Amino acid sequence: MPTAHLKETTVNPIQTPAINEITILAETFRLLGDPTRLRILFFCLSQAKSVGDIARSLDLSQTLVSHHLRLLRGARLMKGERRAKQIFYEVADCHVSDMLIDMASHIDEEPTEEG
Amino acid sequence: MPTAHLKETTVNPIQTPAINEITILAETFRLLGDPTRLRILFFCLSQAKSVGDIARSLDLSQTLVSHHLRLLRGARLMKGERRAKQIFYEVADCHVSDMLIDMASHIDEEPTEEG
DNA sequence: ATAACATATGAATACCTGTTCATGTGTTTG
DNA sequence: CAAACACATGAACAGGTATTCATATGTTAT
Repeated sequence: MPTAHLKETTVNPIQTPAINEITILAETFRLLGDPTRLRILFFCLSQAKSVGDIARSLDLSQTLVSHHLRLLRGARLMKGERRAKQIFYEVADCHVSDMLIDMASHIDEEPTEEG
Repeated sequence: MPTAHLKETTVNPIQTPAINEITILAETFRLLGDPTRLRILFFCLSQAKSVGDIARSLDLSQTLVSHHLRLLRGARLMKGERRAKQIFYEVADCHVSDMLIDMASHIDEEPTEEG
């Protein structure tokens, strides 16, 4: 039996992610690693919010919010939908929202030291 | 019954993290948002590895590995223990390792597009 | 103590990223 | 149509960060 072209990812379930998985993971984490973007994400966690609402509520310039939304959209962490003049953004799916909630609760439990 | 000095965080479980929680979360995510650090973390996920082993196995300079380990240590994402000449590093706790495994499996399920 | 080994640290650099300013695109109302 | 509104985009700049080079610290063996 020819075993020539077996896929490299045979059984190994997780343990050592392939290089492109690492890249995607890192890219996702990197986007989450900015306070402003995190605030936007959490603000739009429970319900969709318009760009203006985000900017006003979080005290950010509309321009800055748009820039960040573009990145978050590009990584499929958020999605937007137009309603008349405004565009309402929300967290893309429960995958993302669950992860955010999980991480937030983890932080609460940690010692929170900084040294 | 005196309700005077109730903690501000009354019932609201997660939803809107405080500003310093956002800061810590962002800092953690930011550290995870680098491919090299992620590779180090996953490499040390199953068992503790020496600095030299990390460097050799991942084809990184010893200096670079040390720099990254310092950051990961500072954020309590990893911990190191000296054994004779070498120092063995591993993921700090199951909190962290669970999160890494969770995220890695999430990535596998996602469409993985980039546009 | 000296040498060899293993890791850490500091300075320098090249690149990247968050923010702002100015302007453009698209949608609704007069 | 034009004007007003809501959001997006591009250039520019300051600050941050990953990497490298040179060197220091600490540990074991001779």
